[in-house]
Amino acid sequence: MAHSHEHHHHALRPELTRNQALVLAALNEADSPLSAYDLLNRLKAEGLKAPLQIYRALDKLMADGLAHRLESLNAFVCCAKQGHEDSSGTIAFAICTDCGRVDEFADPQIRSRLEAWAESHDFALKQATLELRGLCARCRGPKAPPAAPTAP
Amino acid sequence: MAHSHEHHHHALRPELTRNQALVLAALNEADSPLSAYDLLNRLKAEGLKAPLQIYRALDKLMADGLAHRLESLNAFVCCAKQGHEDSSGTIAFAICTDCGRVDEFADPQIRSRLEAWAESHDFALKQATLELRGLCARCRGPKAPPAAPTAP
DNA sequence: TTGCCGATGTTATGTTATTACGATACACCC
DNA sequence: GGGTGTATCGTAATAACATAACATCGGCAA
Repeated sequence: MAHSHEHHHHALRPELTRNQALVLAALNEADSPLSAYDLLNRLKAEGLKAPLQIYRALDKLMADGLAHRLESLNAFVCCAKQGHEDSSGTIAFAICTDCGRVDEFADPQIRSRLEAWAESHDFALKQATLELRGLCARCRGPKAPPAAPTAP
Repeated sequence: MAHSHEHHHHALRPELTRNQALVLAALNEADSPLSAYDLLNRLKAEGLKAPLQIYRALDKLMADGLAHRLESLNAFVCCAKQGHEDSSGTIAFAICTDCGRVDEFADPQIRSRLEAWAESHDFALKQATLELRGLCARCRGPKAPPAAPTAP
């Protein structure tokens, strides 16, 4: 490290290790989900060599709520609400099948419907995966993109 | 083929081929999801040898709504409502992390909330993956199984 | 110092999914 | 019959995703 004014105040931030910080930075820079091997390729230059290094870092980031796994893609994104800390709820992802971008959101009503189903079926709900596929506003065509009509 | 009275009436049933029928039967017999390679192992005896034979059959079964893929498990189940044909809606799966059994359901309200989100974000929703993890009624312990109170 | 513990690095292996290519079977038309 | 198109099938090879096993390093408390 060239200089030493590392962030060592407010221990709320879980103090990432180098590998974890590298992986998080790579996810932040990407504008669509990256697979573990995508990450590995991007971080070869930083000295990472083996899949496990990536998976271990991802495990930690996910445990801390800083990244999410998209099951339907076998890929990972950084959390949209980094630091918001209310990652307690059920999160949903809208994945554009054209450009690959992902929009993260939480809908309390959906959450409560899921809980209601669980309750009524005596199912002890621990976790939910909600992933939508479709075309995002930018890719769905010349519908009415806020400020760029295609042609008169 | 030993005999020739093949089923060739009512084309509503998509007329499964041998491989497809074998895979579907294996899924029906299992009481939890099977991976493609699980299926392959179970069907070795029937002469199936390569992953592709399984994946091709699964693709057809899924296209016909006779099977589903569980993304969070990389595994497959047969559709609970075979023949019901109204597989148009969004389906959710509750997966027991203990026994592996899966309960399939559709909740119109969840569906409409998802559609509402999509509408308001100009997202052209094509498909949704909803998978819940938790403990099923049988596995969550001696809570209050329908007809066996624990003790007064 | 010693012992423990968590993070790391490395190799090997396991699991899931696809690509590529050729053969076979059947319907349709000439 | 001979040709063409389409769908399925069989096989081998390989790509993509993920984990196991084990040795090592560095901090830190007893």
